[in-house]
Amino acid sequence: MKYDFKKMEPKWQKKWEDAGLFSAEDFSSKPKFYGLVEFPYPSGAGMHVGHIKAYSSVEVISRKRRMQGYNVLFPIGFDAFGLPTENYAIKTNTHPRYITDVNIKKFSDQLRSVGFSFDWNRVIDTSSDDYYKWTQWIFLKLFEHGLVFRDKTLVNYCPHCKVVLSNEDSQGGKCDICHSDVIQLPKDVWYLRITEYADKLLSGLETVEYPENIKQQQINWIGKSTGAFVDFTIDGTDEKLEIYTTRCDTLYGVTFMVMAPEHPLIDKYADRISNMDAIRAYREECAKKTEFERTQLVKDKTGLKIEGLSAVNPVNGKTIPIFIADYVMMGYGTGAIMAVPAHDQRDWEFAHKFGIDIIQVIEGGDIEKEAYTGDGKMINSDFLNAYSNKKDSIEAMLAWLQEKGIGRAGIQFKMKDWAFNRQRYWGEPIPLIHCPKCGVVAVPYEELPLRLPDVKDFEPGEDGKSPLARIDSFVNCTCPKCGAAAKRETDTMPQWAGSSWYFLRYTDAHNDKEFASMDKLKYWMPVDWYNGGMEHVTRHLIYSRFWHQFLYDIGLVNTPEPYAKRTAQGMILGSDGEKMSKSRGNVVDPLDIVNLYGADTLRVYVMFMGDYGSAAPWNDSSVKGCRRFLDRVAGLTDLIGEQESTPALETMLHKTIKKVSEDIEAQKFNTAIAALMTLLNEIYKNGSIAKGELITFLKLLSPFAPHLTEEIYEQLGGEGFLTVSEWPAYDEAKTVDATIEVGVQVNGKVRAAVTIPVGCDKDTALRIARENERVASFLEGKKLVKEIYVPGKILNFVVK
RNA sequence: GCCGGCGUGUCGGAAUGGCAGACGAGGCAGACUCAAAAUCUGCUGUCCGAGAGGGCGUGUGGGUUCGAGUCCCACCGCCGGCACCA
Repeated sequence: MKYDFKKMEPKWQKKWEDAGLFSAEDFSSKPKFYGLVEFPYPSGAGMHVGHIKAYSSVEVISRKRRMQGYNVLFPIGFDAFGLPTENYAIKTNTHPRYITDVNIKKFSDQLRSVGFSFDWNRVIDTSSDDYYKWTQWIFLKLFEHGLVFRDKTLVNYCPHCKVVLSNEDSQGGKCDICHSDVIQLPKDVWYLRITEYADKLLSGLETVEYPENIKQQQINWIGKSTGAFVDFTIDGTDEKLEIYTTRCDTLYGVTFMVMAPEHPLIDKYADRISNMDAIRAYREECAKKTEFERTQLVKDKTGLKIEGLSAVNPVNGKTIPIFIADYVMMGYGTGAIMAVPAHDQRDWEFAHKFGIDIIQVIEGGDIEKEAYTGDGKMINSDFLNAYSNKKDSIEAMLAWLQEKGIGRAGIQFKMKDWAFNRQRYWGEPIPLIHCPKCGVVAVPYEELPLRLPDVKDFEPGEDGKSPLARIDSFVNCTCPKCGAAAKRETDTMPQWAGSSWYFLRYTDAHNDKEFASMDKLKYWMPVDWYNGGMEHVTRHLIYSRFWHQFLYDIGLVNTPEPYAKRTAQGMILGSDGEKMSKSRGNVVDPLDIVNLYGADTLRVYVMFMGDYGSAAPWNDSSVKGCRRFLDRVAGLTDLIGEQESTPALETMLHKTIKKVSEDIEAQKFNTAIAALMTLLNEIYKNGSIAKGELITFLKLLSPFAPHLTEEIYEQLGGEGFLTVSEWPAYDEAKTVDATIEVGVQVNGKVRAAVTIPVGCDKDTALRIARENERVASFLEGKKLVKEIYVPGKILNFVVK
């Protein structure tokens, strides 16, 4: 058969869609399978080969599941709000709505041309008002339950994008969107209290099937630590100076304290402090440093003693000095620490620089040279001297502190609350109202959606306010509570809002009464298999788990976790082994491949190019190799013979069914395709194949190369669609050959291979092996010590 | 510094503790062709050997085992994440 992919690919895409093969059926009695991929951000650049790889895994699994008789939900949508579109709109002076619509159309056409089996009836666009109505609705639920709060603190701010960023959006001190340095600014910010869910986000990980590295990254990001809060006092006052420590066992080794420069107690006792001017100067110096300078460059500790203020150690009543230093962060713990220079390297360095006493309380190491952070017997520590390891000492000290009422067990998280407002136009308006009498008031649910007003000018304001602040008709409103003149919040939600619940909407995409009905959620949730990128592990994947857990707690969804199983694809690199980028000129456009070799070739190649989870460079020659494979598949129609094929081929077919079936489940797509290639080579060697066996082969290949296989199936006069035909079953008995070749080792070295009947006993196998000339020559004149026979694997003679 | 992952031909990569290098690419040789492309056939880890054959080979060094790419210990290198987190 001639392989005319340009004709057959659009033909089948249309036929499948017309026949509704990929439309998921709510409440079907078949078992359900919900496969999910991260919906694309519809950028003007169009689809990237990375999208193809990211979607292909769940695509293949979804197609296999349909053939296995499942009712499959494999949806797609568009994560359409966001800064890049807005920046492009500003640059080109076009409306982001228009650009978004154009890009969504473009993306949809491109996705269709690859033949992905998405259910196009459930497409969602996070920037359409019938979608973001529910994003706002969920936000109001969060507000109603006290998980939204406003605070003036130091926040991450991108001067280039003119926008406040969350911690997740500024990892490594760089803006997630433009990669410029993020600075710290004091600002009023709306936060979502994600830290409230820190423990649930951790414990939930134990119930889901995520790869270990994803779990570890989330655990790291959440950063739980267990320790104790201890009250020191400010000398000469009743003021408590609370600290957080993981090492309360070292309390007798405390020789000074350090507060973060911004600590509020400094201002409270400013009149007692004799060097307040110097402290103010130090604060300003710290504020000027970028996050990078503060954490990376400055290994040399800076700081300043607070003159006129000292602290009292509650365990021994000793008076100790207090310093301020920027190695202590206001945003973690209490913003103040007890310093134990003998057993903490940072404190040790600080003590050395400022000439502070060092008291060793754990035996071991050489504290002249560096802090000793190992375990050992307690010394110089009063009652604690009875203990000789960290765990016991901590326990004993904690009990003592609790009894005296000066300390208590506590936990801390590195994760910060989610800074949730953006000073930009292209996002969901935050449905809150500032009333001069009532304070912050929610927009009533029945007034949703709070529509994004149409404007001409999307430039962010120089005053740090969003463009919405310039629209009086939007800003001015009446308070829903008291009717007084009030003003709307003018910031919008971050990019991540819409994607935090989109997987719920797919279950009931057109519902205008609820974000999704409980019946449909109960039928479809949880997502059975979710594939996406590693870059979202500490962003979208955390955020969406948080929203979902919240919705579960208030009884609006039926599962505690949204995703039963998560996987991640490896990046496709340029052919030079570097990350694809326009500036390097190594970008591959998937549509070029579709036009040149066909969608099936593209699909087979991205799945065959290497281990699915690892990064691999693009290779044009290998793409051609995949095309060659499909050409040879098309050629199989010339090999159809009437007779039954050989037993050897039949065995191989059953082995291949087994291997392809298992490998797809294990995401080993490359070896699944390799097995199909091997079988194909064998069929060509054999010279003919029975029609029924060819159809089995086509079914196995169908999830990878659906167009070509469907076309051949039609030509063979197959009934219905191959795409939804039954997945082949294998007969375990037929996966084993009648005879098998096993290696024969002498002293662990392979010396020969012999053919033995399958399932033969040890004696027979050994006899056949000994009869082999080469084996015999190695055994000759040696004393046999041991004979090992592992059926189907190996024979080993141990001789002396 | 902490956490996770990975080191196998020229390249992408295969190998439930059992014949290392499947499959694909690349390379070399041949067939077809006026020629090229496409296609087809054979060879292709490395060293010694004319050959038969043999030695050595999965980052390094040890160990367990009849047998180790795979398990254990120590080390080296690379990638990713977190990071003055108290």
